[in-house]
Parts: sequence; structure tokens; C-alpha cells
Amino acid sequence: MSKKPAAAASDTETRATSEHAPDLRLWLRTLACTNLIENHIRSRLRAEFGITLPRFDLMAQLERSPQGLKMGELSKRMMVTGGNVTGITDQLVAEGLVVREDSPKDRRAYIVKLTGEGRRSFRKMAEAHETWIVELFAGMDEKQRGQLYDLLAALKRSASKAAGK
Amino acid sequence: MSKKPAAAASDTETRATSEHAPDLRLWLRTLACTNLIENHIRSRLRAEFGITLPRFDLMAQLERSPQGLKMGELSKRMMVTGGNVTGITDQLVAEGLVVREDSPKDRRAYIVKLTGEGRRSFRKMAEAHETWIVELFAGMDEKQRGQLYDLLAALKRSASKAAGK
DNA sequence: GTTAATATATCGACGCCTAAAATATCAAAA
DNA sequence: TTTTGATATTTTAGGCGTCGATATATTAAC
Repeated sequence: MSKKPAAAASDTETRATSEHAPDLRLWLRTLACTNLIENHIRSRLRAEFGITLPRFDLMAQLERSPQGLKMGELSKRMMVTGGNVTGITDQLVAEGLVVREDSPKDRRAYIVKLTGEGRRSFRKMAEAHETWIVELFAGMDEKQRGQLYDLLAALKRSASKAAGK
Repeated sequence: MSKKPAAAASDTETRATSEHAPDLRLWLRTLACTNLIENHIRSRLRAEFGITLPRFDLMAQLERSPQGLKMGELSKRMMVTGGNVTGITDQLVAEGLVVREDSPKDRRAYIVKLTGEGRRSFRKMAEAHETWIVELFAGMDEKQRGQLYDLLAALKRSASKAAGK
């Protein structure tokens, strides 16, 4: 019998982690990290501010562009489809956190902006949000975070190229 | 913090990228990479195999656990809620790719398994899927990928700890 | 100027996803 | 045994997200 040494009890775990190509494992690990952090942030935003992550994200984009953004710009930056942005914007408008202004240059387009209340509301949430992020990365030292940042830039380039930009 | 050198022309772009804490930028970059890759994989799975990413993911979990998995196990491994797994499983059962068997040990639980057709179907898709992943990471060299893998392990530990496991 | 091609945004249908409540079973204590 | 509490899954309601189709406006060709 060609008995392999330690293939005993944890055969399942072994398969689960070593059967795949290294790139696949790398991807699954990336995904696991993102899901972990995103789920955590999502539930805290909900619990402490009663807001959803997509709405927070949309507001974050607007806060970085005080001149406002067109729906299409939001779609591109948030990496979601246009129809999706329509829905999230509708909700934020209904809550008075955001306004749709007609574009003076293009009657097809809207310029979306934070309202005063939206800006105030966002800043408070953003402060908490940032401390949560800091907590989540706190177990890595400065050097590790810097390396990770650089490697992710490389990954972004690599994937953008392969995905056809 | 009192030095304010050149706050010149591109104030907006500057704000957009440097106003945030380093950890926040690191997180946003992580998210951007994940979204980029995930969106690409999602659309290719749809275009070439007519399957959704969540269904593919569920099948992938089952393929790694030929003895089958309980709904709760799937939920944990996929990092989604139980209700979600119920819906995805329903669809896969309707397509004949998966079966729900009663657990002999616990009448509350099901054991979900791939059917023969499910296994055949998955293997074909998984092969393509893996080559897509390889393509997406191909712009990084071996050393970079190894470093990234290790740093993500550190991130996973860090975030798990901060999120309360 | 009319036509055609392109761009911006919305809508409808459908599937994913969460949170919370409901249902059913198990396991252990009273 | 009966109760109590925990576990496994489903159900429900609502929001997110894609795709494909539509309406409207801009831009380019002719």
C-alpha cells in the first residue's frame, strides 16, 4: 500500500488549500480580506448611523468633488452600473442628503451634490469610518502597509491590463 | 503641521488622493482591485457559461468538499448569510447541479452535494476560471505575488482580530 | 438641415444580499 | 418528562446590483 505519510485526518483542509493554483489561492485570499472588512464596515455603518454602505460610498465620492458629479461619473468611480447609481441617488435625495441639479451644459445630465445636511452628516460618519479602518489595519506595521499599498498598485495595473482597461 | 508649501493648481485632485489617512487609501485601493477582478470574472462567467458568480462560488465550495456541506457551513465559507445560501441553493437545485440530502445525524440540517452533472459542469467552468485569474495576475512577477500573499495573510489576521474574529 | 451615430440617464425584470422573525429540531437541565 | 436554551434552516421585507431596453439630447456626417 502506498501509504502517504500524513494524509490522515485533515485531508479536506489539505485539498481545500493546496489543490489550487497559487494565483487562485492568492485571489481567494484577497477576496476573503475584502469581504471581512467590507462586512464589518457595513454592519457598523448600519448599527451606528443607520446608513447603508453604498449610500455612504456615494456620499464619499461627492465629498471629494465639491463641484458635484454627473451620474455617469459616479457610476465610473463607484465601479457600478448607471442604473444602480440612479436608485441609490433617489434614496439619498429622498433623505435630503443629496440634490440633483440640471447640468447647464448638457440637458441630458444631472450634477449631483451633497446638501449642507449631507455634508455635515457625512463628515461625522467619515470620522468614525476612518477610525474603524485604522483599527482593522492596526495589526500590520508601517512597513507592511506600505508594501501592501505598492503591491496592490501593481495588481491594479496587471488586472486593468488583462481586463482590457 | 504648519508648513503649507504649494497648494497651487490641482487642488481637487490633490484632495481626492492625499486628504485621507494612509490606511484609508490602502483600503480603497484594496477594494478597487477586488471590484475590478470580481466584475471581470462575473461578466465572463455570465457571457461564456451563463452562470452567476455566487452560484459558481457555491459549487466551488462543494467541489472542495465531496462529502457535502451543510447550509450553515456554506454560509460560513462563502461569508454570506444563511438566507442567502438558501436562495442560491434553491436555484442550483432547480438546475439540477446540486442536491439537498437530509442529514442522517440531524433532522434540522441538509447536506448539499454536487450532482454528477454539477461536477462535470463545474470542472469545465473552473478550468476557464483559473486561466482568467492567472491572466489577471500575470502582470506581477513571482516574487510580488508571493509577497502579496503573505501580506494579505497579515491583513487577514489584523482585520479578524479587530473585527472580533 | 436632416440623418445617423453616440452619450446620459431612467426603467423593468430578475437575482443577490442582509437583518430580523418564524419554524423546527436537538441537547441538556430541572 | 418538561422546560429551557441553543442550533439549523427558511421566510419575509427591503435595499443593492446587473443587464437590456427605452427616452431624450448631443454630436458628427452628409
